[in-house]
Amino acid sequence: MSDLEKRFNLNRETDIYQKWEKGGYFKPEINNDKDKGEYCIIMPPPNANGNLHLGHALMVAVEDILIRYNRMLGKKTLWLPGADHAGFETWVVYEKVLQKQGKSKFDFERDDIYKQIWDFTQNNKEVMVSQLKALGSSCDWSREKFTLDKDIIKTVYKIFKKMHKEGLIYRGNRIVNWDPYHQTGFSDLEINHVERKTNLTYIKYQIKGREDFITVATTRPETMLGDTAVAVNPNDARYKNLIGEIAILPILNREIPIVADEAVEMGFGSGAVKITPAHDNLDFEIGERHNLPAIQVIDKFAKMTAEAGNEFEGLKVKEARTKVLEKLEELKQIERVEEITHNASVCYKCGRDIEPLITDQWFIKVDDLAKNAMEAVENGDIKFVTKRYEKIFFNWMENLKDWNISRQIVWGIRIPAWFCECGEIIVTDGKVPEKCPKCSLTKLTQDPDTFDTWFSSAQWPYATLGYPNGKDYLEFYPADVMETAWDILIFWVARMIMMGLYTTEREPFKTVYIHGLIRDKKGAKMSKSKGNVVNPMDLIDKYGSDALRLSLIMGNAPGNDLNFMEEKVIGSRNFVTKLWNIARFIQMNTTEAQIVSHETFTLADNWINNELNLTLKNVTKNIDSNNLNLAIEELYDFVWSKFAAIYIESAKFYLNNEISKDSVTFTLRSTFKHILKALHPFMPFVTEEIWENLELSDKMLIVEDWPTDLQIEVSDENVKKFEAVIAIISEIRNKNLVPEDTYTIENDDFSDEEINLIKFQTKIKEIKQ
RNA sequence: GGGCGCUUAGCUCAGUUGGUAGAGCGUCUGGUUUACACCCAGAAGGUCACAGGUUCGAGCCCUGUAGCGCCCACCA
Repeated sequence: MSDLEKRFNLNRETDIYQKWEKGGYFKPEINNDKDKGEYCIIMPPPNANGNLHLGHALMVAVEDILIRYNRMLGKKTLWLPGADHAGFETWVVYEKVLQKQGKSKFDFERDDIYKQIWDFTQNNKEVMVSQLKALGSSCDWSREKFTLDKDIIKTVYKIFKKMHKEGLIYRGNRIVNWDPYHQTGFSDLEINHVERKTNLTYIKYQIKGREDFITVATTRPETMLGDTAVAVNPNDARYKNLIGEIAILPILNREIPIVADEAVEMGFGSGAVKITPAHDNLDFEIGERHNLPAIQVIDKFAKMTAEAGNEFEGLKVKEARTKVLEKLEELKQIERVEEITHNASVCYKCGRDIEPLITDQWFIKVDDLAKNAMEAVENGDIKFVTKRYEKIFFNWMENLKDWNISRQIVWGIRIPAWFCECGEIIVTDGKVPEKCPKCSLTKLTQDPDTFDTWFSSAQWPYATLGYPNGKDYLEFYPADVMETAWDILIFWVARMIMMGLYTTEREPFKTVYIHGLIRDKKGAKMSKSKGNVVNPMDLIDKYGSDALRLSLIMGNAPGNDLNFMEEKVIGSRNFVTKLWNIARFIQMNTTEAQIVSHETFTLADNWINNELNLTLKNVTKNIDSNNLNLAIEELYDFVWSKFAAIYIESAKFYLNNEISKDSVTFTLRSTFKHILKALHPFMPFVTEEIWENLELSDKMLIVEDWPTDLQIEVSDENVKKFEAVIAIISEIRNKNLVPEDTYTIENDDFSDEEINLIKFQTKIKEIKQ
C-alpha cells in the first residue's frame, strides 16, 4: 500500500479503464455463477459522423449507473454498445466535408461515394469508442454493433420481405415531402413547419356556360396550372348550387369539375379550394376521393414541367408564380390579395422549402402496428420514465399516417427490391433474383433507393441480440431499459416498439427512461452555428470523468432539460477531491481493522452506522425507482455532511485520546467501504482507485456486491444521545464563542466523555452542566 | 386547431403516496487545527406565478387566469 497522492490523478482513469476491460468485467459472463437473473440495456448507437456531445455524456452517465448497479447486484449484466450509420444525417455531414474540398457528391459514382462515407464513418467510430471509454462506459465491446453490419442488414432484409409479403409494406405512387435540394423524399417527421407571411390570392374561375365565377384562394398561384378540380364544403350554402358544375381554369382554359368534400373549411379564404393533386397533400387526398387526375407541373428540381405549358416550362417555381400572377392580372381574374401568415414545410436539416410531389416510394402501413404499440403501453408492458412522456407518445400514435421508408440517397441500406421491364417488382431477403418470376426476363434493375435510417434502427433491439436464435437474444431480449433523449421519442422509441412487437411478438424493452436535453447556460439549444457547444472531452481533461458524470446527474430530475454550467462540474470535482481526502485520512489514521462487536461502539460509531443504514436504504430505493438524482444527492449529503463533517471530526477525538480505538478504526473503514461501493456506479474511477490503493479487498470494486444492510445492530437510544451531542455542538458554534469562553449546558446530562467530545469539537475551554 | 410541460432563495434547480420550505453556486462574517482553502465554522436570503376550491392541514390534489417553452397537425 503506497501513500495516496495529494489529489486524485486524472491520468489514472485510462489505466483503471483498461484494467476493467482486460479483466473481462464488462461481460455479462462475469456473473455467470451468481444466479441473480439478467439485466440488459442496448445503448442507443451514436451517429458515426462526429464527436460525442454532452447529451451522450448524460446518456452514458445514466446507463452506466444502472449497469454498474445491476452488475453489483450480481445480475448477468449486458450493455451492448454500437454506432449508427445515420443515413441522411451522415449524408448531409459528408456533403459539407466535400464542400470544403470544393467537391460535390454528384461528382462520384454510387460505389465510390459509398466507400468514401464508409471510411469516414469507420474513422469517426474509432474516435467515438475512445470517447465512450473516456466517459467510463462499462459496456461489452466484444458485442459492439454497427447498423451496417452484415447480420444487422440481413435481419432488416428478412423483416422487410416478411412485411411486404404480409401486405404491411407497399410500394405506392403517392405524394411525399420532396426536398428539391437534397433530392430525396422524407417521412412526415423530417419536415419542420415555419411560420411565414405570404400572399393569399383570390382567383376567379369562370363557371362553364354561365356568366358568374367561383373564387378560390391560394398561396401558390403557380400550382393552378396543375388544377384538376375546385372543391367546396358540401354544407356550404354559398356553393351548394355549383356542385357538379364545371369551372374553367384561367390561362389554360381547362375544364375542371366542382366537387364537394368535407375537408374543405368553409371559414378559410373564399371557402372554395383549387385542387392540385400533384402538388399538395390535402389536394392529393381529395383527388383520390374524387378520382381526379394528377397533373405534374413541377419537377423534382422545383422547376415547371411541359405540362405547365410552353410559356412556363423550365421556369423556377417562384418565377412561374410571378408570371402566372401577371397573366391573371391581364385576364382580370384576380379578385384581391391579402397577406396571411401560414405554416410552410421546410427540410428539418437545412430549412429549404419542401415541395410536395408524387413519387414512387415504399410505405409501411402503420395502423395495426400503432394499435399494438399503444396497447403495450396502456397495459403496462412498457413503462415510461417519466410517465408524462406516455401522453406525448399516445398523442403522436393516435394520428399516424403511413410511413415513407425509402430515401433517394446512396448512404444506407439499399432496398432489396428489383424492377423488371414488365412492371413486376421482386422483393427478396437480399439475394439478387436471377429472373423475373412473371415474365422470366433476366434483365432486372435494383431499386436505387435506401431505407430510412429509422426503419433499420427501429429493429436495433432485436437485431443486435441476434434475433431469432442467437444466444444473447434468447437470454437478454427484451431489454430492461431503453434510455434515450426525448427528442427521438417518436423518431425511434415509438418505432422500436412497433417493430419489436411486430417481429418478436414481445415488447423490445420494459422501461423507457427518457432524459432531457443539455442546453447552454441560458437555456438555449447547443449548436455549432451558435458556437455554444461544450465538448465533454475538454471537461474530462480538466475535471475528470467522474466529475462530469456527477454534474450531469445531480439536481437533474429524469426527463427534464438541463442548463449546463461549468461551475457545476467544478463543484462535482470538489466532491471527488473530498472523497479522496477522506481516503487519505483513513490511510493515515487506521490500519487493518479488528472485528468489533457492537457493544463496544462509541456513540459516534453507533450514530454513523444508523445513518449509513438509512442512506443505503434510500439510495437503493431511489435507483430502483429511477431517481438517480435523489440517490446521488443522498450519498453526497451523507459523505460530506455526516461522515466527514460529523463522524470523522468525532473520530479525531477518540483516536487522539486513544479511546475506543479499535471500534473507531473499524467503523471508519467499514463505513468508507460501504460508501465506496454505493458511490461506484456514479463515480467509478476515483472509487476504484481508492479501493485499490487502500487494499480494501482482493476483488476490484466494479464486481463487489452492492451494499444494502450493514448487518450491525444499532441502539436507538444511543443514536438519540449522539444527536443531543451534535445539537449542543451546533448550539455552541452558533454563539461564536472564543476558546477562552465557558459554556453552560442547561437541563442535560452528559457523561465526561461526551463533554470532552463537545469541548474537542468546539474548542471551548470549559463546559458546565 | 389538438396536446404537453414550466413558473420554488440573487443564479441553476431538487422537492414521488398532502404534515412546520431544500441543495449547489453566488453573497456576507470568521478561520495558517498534521484528510481536504478543490477546505472548515457560521450568517443572510423564499406570502413555493396569480385567483378560487377540497382538507384539520396544500409547493404537492381540483378549477380557472397570466407569462414562458415544447410537440403534433392537410388552414389551401
